[in-house]
Amino acid sequence: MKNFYSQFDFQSDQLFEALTSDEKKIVRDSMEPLIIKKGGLLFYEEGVPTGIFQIKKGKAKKFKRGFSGVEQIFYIYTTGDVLGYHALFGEERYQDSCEALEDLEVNFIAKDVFFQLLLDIPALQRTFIKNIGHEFGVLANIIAVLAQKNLNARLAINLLILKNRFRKHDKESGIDLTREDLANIIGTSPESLGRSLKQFKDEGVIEVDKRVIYIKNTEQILQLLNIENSLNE
Amino acid sequence: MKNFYSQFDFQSDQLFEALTSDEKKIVRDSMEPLIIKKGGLLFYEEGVPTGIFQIKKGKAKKFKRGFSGVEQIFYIYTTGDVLGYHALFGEERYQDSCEALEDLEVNFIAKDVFFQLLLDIPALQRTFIKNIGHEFGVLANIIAVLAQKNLNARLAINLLILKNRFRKHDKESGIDLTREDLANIIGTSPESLGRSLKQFKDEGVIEVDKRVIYIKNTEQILQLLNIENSLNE
DNA sequence: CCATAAACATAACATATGTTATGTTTTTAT
DNA sequence: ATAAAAACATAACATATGTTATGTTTATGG
Repeated sequence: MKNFYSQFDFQSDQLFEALTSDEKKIVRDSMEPLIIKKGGLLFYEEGVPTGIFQIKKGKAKKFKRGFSGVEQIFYIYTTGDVLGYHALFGEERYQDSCEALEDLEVNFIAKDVFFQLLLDIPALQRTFIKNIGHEFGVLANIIAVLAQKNLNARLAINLLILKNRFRKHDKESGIDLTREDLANIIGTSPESLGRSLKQFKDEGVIEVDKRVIYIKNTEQILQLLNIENSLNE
Repeated sequence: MKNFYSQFDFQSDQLFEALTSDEKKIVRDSMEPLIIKKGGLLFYEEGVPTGIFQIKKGKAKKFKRGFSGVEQIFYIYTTGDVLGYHALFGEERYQDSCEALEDLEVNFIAKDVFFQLLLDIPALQRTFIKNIGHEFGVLANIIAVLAQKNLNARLAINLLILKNRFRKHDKESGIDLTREDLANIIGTSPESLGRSLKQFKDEGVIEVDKRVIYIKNTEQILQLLNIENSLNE
């Protein structure tokens, strides 16, 4: 059984990690810092790809509008994550949009510079393509959760995933998302989400301060999900 | 607005279509025919990749088991479709399983032969990687449908998609899947699926013979979905 | 800091979906 | 061709989720 979290994490913060320190320097020198305001777009569906991004600080949501136009969030990126490379490899337009959830510091690598990087560091292309394959599996797992789990279970799973993802950066991290965004991740309305959150609060599984959600009792969530002990990280 | 069907179709039957007739011959000569019995696996999750397949005749389901072990079908392949290449590009294990839904005639291209093909026909690698990008978008669309649509809408959407996909091959084609498989695609129980099918039957939207579902009134389904006229193919 | 807008919490009610149960039809293997 | 197994149809009931509505809290821009 694979690690629980890795089934739901793109792990795109590892893309440059296997490089030698010389190669890492080449990558760093290819980057230009950018600031993107809360609500700003890193890229958008149907737009022409310009390059790739690495988040230095902040969070961003990746989403797509279904054919009826409603926003479906399928990933939250955070510090260290690299994004925007699918469209470059495919030489096509972006398939989805990415929006800053707070003021964002990012490093940008322009398209041409990125392709030069792939030539300079041969291992890199395979690393990226391999990760796209991994991300494919992550989406399949997300599909399974949405299709098979009820609301409380979807919420529980996503709280675990998000806590784990945010934890690396902010120490005593809670989950700080609008109720609407969280509802658009787990596939429900903000009102139904609120009801589930209240149940979790009443059971002592979570605490909420302002809108920030803190998981108090991971064990209890696992029981809710009937996950034995596959959470070892 | 993109074509409705292309949002949900991998279009992996087009991968060799752009080639010259000489190149197509090279591809054909690389293939070896195989018969796979109903219920047999083309490949399975965690298995080591051996090559790629093109379906000559028959249908196959691609699925993944969520962490609680339940089968989630996220694609039905049919005649002409090429599959099994993700894992080869990523040099990793298969992320999902693929099972024959009926006795299957396939053409197999062994791993080494496939890599030689990529060298002999330089355009091919980009075509495949581009398609992986497209498939990524398809999964995102499937996620949006599962997260946002109620059962009747999910059923309606998937009936349209499946009818369109099967139509190309068998002329007066219906949708011939077990109720369990269909339920595992749209994310419900066979019983609830049965109730929705009965509603559709009572409204005259579909007809059912044995287990085969025939769509009688596409217009009516579109109204159900509030899709204007984005179905132009 | 204040006024306004946005986001949030909660409840009551309506509806959709899950679940359990039973009998029938179809497929499969011998 | 037949018996056994699998798949299917359907209904009744339980539960989960969607929806509408109202008041409160929090964030935002001047």
